[in-house]
Amino acid sequence: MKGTQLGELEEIVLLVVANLYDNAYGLLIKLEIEEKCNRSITISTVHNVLQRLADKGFLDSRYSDPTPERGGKRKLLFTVTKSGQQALEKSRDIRATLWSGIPKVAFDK
Amino acid sequence: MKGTQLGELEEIVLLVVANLYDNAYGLLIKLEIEEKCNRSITISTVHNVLQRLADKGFLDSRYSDPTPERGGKRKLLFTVTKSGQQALEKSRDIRATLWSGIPKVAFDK
DNA sequence: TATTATTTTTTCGACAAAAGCGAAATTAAT
DNA sequence: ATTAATTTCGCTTTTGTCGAAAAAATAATA
Repeated sequence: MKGTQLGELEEIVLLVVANLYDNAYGLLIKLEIEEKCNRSITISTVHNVLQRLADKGFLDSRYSDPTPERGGKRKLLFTVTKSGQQALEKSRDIRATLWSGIPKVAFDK
Repeated sequence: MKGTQLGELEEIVLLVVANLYDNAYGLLIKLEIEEKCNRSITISTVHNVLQRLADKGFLDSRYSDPTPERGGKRKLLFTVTKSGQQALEKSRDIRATLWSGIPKVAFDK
């Protein structure tokens, strides 16, 4: 990919961040992916992708205020940028076009 | 990916093969991708992906009979396997679920 | 009718980018 | 200090990408 294209996992993470809206951070994103996609993934993989998406300008991030819970670093919260939203819509549209062009005979059952 | 997951480009190629139905071979697939996805790609990239999809069991292939045209090797024609069809449907369904879970506030305009 | 060109298509070899993981580092509350 | 929740680092495997070489089929020609 030439650095601007959305990878398969990148797209899923972006979509999940949008789902989580104002509470999208590492662990929650990981759990959401495992539940909705029925697939296991480690927290470091999630962070790795999050970082890449931010570098590409598809995500913004900010630190949350410290929570009243036991311990831990402040959460890094992510939100989808306008550009991220557009990238998402673009791949959705391309796939819709491709699906609609498949002749009935191609897929049996 | 653990060898069973569909990469971003792999998914597109698979979808295009389904579109082309009984005439899916290298060059045509390349042209179709460039047209439908508005993105340039080389023929060797296409062949590489085709090969990998066949290895994963998502595509079957067979040689066409020689055509009455100028020259050239026989075309290697591809078709989507049942397993390929299922992989395609699975990613489509997951994305549909994710899209439907995005709160309106998340995406402005 | 052999032999050589030309054309269309696939295969090879190499490298960059994305996916993925385990472990280390940070930081905030007990 | 200790403990718990998170993120950051370094590294390996899988995907994505390309240019160039190899094949194989027809056309030209001697």
